[in-house]
Amino acid sequence: MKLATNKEHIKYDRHCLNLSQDEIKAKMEGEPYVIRMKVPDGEEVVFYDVVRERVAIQCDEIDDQVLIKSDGFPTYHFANVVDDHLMGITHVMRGEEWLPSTPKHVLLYQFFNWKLPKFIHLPLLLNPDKSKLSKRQGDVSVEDYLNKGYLPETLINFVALLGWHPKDEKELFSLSDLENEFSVKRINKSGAVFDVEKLKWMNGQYLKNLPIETIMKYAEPVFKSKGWDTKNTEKFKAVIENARKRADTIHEMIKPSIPFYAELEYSDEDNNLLQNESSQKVLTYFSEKLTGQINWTEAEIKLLVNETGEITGVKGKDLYAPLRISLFGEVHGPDIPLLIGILGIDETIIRIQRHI
RNA sequence: GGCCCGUUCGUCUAGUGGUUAGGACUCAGGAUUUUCAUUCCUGCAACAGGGGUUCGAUUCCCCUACGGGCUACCA
Repeated sequence: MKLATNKEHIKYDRHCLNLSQDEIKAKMEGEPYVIRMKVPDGEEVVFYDVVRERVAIQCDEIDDQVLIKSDGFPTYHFANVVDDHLMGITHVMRGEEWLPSTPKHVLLYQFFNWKLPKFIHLPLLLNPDKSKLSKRQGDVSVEDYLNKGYLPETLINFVALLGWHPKDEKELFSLSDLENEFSVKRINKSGAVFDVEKLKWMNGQYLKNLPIETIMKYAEPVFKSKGWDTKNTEKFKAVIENARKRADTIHEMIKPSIPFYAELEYSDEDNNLLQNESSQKVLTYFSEKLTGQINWTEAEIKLLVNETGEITGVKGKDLYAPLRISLFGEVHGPDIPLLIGILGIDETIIRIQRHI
């Protein structure tokens, strides 16, 4: 594998620099050629990066960079500098991997006698093993995370905090917060590992604290793709309100919402529990009482649950489990009054009576 | 190999020539909640190593180690 046994820096040998004008003309007629930048000998290129301050490199370390390729197109190094100058670019913010080639760009600005932009080299985003963030070790693009149910608000906030920190200990920043508080002065130098766990936490925070309408907007296409009908806005809103606090991503909101949009499935264990004597007493009393009144407030339902317990003599888990399983399909879930509020009285009665 | 950049809890980070080295995520324990979730409280956990400079270094300088980036007629 070790092809280059010599440890010297491998550079273009400037073979063609000594050609006569005639020779150059002749070669250009018949042979493919490139145009290179002649880097001065023995000098030092110095520039000031906003993050790293003074950066200096010996010209002897810099190869005579190709500016125009043999296909006639400019290389990035050349096009980049020309473009930026023509567009009046004042600040060049890019990843740290560009730092080593910046002297080439600085030289070009000097050759053209153009005003140097400010360079701001940002620390790299890293994989868990600290290598440069790469496709091979997971998702790297914003789209990947958007598709996984992370919110744009989260992504902006999270990435801003990778390599930058405000003066205080605030962590949740809206875009307009960032406009006010972000400063290149507080960008730090070392690369940052992209920690998905913390991303999840932050997304959960946004899920819980953004206006409900915003969450509904993001969730709607995802819920629709499950074939669920979200037209009943009031119900959809209540479902989202319930799901948002038990999820860290839009996709995680699906699971706690299933019982509100899909047919319930019961395990043998659930059916056994629902059929036992105390469960039957609870379900019967509760549904009969429920049927006898049209409008129920959550407070009234709470009272009815208590009353059911008192009348039937069933309490604790034996009281709540049959109700929750028949209505929700699981022992764990939202408060029963809230659950019934979302389901509606009619659907509640239907679901309970199926098991009596 | 060469050149460049970096190094505070596992991770993201604050910070100072003299601090109990602070916060957040994760994890553990607890409180609230009929359950789950939420929320709250408490706890675990770090200045890479060695030399200097200094009354005193995590902080300033040097070296080493380690990590990363770049080394294309890619960007």
